[in-house]
Amino acid sequence: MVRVRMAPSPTGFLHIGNVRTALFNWLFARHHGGEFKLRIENTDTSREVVAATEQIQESLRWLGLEWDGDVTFQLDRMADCAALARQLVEEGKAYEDEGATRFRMPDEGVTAWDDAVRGRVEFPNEKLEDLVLVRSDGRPTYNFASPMEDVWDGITHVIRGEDHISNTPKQINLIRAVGAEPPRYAHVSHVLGADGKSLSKRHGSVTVDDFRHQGYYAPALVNFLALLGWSYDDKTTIMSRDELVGRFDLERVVPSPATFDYQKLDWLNGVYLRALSRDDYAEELVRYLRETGHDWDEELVRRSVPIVQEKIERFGQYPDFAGFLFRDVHPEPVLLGGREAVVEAARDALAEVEPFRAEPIEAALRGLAEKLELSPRKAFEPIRVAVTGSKVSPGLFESLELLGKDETLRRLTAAVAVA
RNA sequence: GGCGCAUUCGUCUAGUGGCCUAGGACACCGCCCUCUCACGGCGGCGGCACGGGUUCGAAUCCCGUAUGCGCCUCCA
Repeated sequence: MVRVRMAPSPTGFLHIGNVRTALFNWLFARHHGGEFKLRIENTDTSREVVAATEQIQESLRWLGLEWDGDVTFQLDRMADCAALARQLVEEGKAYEDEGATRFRMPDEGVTAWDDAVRGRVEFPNEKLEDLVLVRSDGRPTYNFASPMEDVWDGITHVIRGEDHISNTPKQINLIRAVGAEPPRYAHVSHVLGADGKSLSKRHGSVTVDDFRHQGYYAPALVNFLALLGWSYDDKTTIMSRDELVGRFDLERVVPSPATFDYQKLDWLNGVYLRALSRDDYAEELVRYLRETGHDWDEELVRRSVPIVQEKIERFGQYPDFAGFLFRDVHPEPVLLGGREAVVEAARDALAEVEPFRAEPIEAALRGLAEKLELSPRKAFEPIRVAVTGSKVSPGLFESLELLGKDETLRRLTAAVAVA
């Protein structure tokens, strides 16, 4: 039975690179019908740790990466680690050194393993320094606690970041010293930012929370992340969660680092959003707006779905794109391009439209353009600006219908007055 | 500095010795569609880091160089 774990340190919010590692673990576990455990590598119990721990779980939940069983904490195994350290000292495998306990690494030969992503990796043992197991204050170190917990938890595959490669030979020797069999290791590469540096808090939007607030859709983010360092074949990009689970395997994970490409994520997110049913889209959009503090008329938000779904690729773009439906606009006079006369004529023409629906509105405005001997493009621009405040907006006729006759006429009048 | 890992279009990748005059996707450019934007359609630009081997034949195997990254903490 396959059992893997995600073992983040609760020093901050869940970082997108670690999320990708978590996803690989989760996919691997689900693919093999195994278990995915969540273990917090805490060494203290400060308030920040509690908050980060909560945040990590919330992020995983949002992404749909459910873990199996209870969350475990490294701190809870302090006593076990201490006891094991004493035993290793008694067996002569470790020794006291300035109050700390150190493990004797072998001096000759090599320590090697067959990495599921990189193939055989080996380190000359003479380069391995004796590892501190327990600090002089009694707390176990990460390099002691983590591999021991892997043993105690029956972890079969350790899928983690490549920054742990150098730790691996030490952990393998430790695991063998306690008479256990090392798990299979898979070291996945890092995720880099657009500048080629490892993604971190200093590089903009990198926590799961940030993606959520920018209006990304979790299934799209999962699909995108899965493709960072893994591929199914030479042409498949869009894959559902189930397809990902069915197809994922470590053999196809590449060892080289991947740069996070926001443009591709945006495109993929757009693909997902466009594929949603009207109702599902509305649900997600309403929830997003509520979460980000936009207290807008839900009914109107829902009615706007047909005119925005094809147009934006992130929910985060909605406030800018469709906000004119919910708040007054103040068009820059310069944007009207000196076509106040058109705006005024449009107001008069629209005043006659009844019912105030997209079709008759379109007929009226196209008729107006023809009468003024203007191309639709030229004629509609100042109207669009006057009503939406921008040269870019959802379809004009549908927008006017949603806005309503009174408000439309009011805005057209106001624009003429300002200009 | 030592040890380790990595290196195919700008980006993500396919490729495991002949199928490769290197395929796909995003981005970019052009055209079409069109009320703006977007979607969609069509076309285009663009890459095996470098140098040696091995082989009838190398993006694919070996060695070296360069570059990037990681670790070298009583951090995780």
